[in-house]
Amino acid sequence: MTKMKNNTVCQYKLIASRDALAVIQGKWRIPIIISLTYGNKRFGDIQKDIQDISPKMLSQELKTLEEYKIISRKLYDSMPVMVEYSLTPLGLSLHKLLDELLNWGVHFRDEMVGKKKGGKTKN
Amino acid sequence: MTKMKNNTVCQYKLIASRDALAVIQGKWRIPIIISLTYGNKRFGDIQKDIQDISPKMLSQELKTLEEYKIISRKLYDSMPVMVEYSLTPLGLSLHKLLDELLNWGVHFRDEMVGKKKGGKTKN
DNA sequence: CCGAATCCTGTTTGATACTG
DNA sequence: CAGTATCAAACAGGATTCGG
Repeated sequence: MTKMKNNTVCQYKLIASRDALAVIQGKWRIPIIISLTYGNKRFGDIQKDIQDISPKMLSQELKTLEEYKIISRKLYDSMPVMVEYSLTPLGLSLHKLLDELLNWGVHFRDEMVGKKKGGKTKN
Repeated sequence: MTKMKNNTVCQYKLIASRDALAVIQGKWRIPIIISLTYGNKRFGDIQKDIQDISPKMLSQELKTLEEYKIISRKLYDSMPVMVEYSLTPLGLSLHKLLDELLNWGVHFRDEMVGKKKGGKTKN
């Protein structure tokens, strides 16, 4: 990549970022993945972590993440039924990215508190 | 943080991730920031990098990113008018996060090409 | 307990044309 | 060149109800 022109590199990166964004985009996917980094969990457990998610969204996003091979779903045929979700190796490979995201989130908040003015509060 | 319980840490991380996501969420913000890492650019230059963005979305997202202090806007009062966008220090501080995002995007694509099956193509 | 199915709403995004 | 304005489409998200 060292010999490529800036514009070519930029295009390459734009594509890579889109691939990544397609997977983790949305309000709930990152939170769900974070919740699952603390061990395998059941539907209700995740709901407890992310209190403002509706069952519909949780169900829907779990399904999508499963299609992307980020998480896996294990059904125990007990009574009542029990389902356990966990991160796949691909899901685990997000860990460094998540770390940076969290670091930056904290950094951003510090900056905003320091300056206090302007910026979007967005709820 | 070493002494905190898993659940507390999880909640803490969920909040940090939301702070970060509020800023970089959306289809266009990351691409715009990536485009600007290759030097200060004008409106039309960014449009050339991101070919499928509409002027409306570009304008709107630039405005939002400016409010978040991620980028800054400089108006040169020439004829015709010229505007230059650049990353602020806060915007530059996203660089490690972006790197990880790109790395993961490439990794993800490799995985998907290897397996080939399932997964969402999404378009 | 763990969801699926349905219906409904508001926000996001987009296409296109237009302006200083 | 650097955007606005307008209108339409798409999608995310919520409320509620139902089933194994």
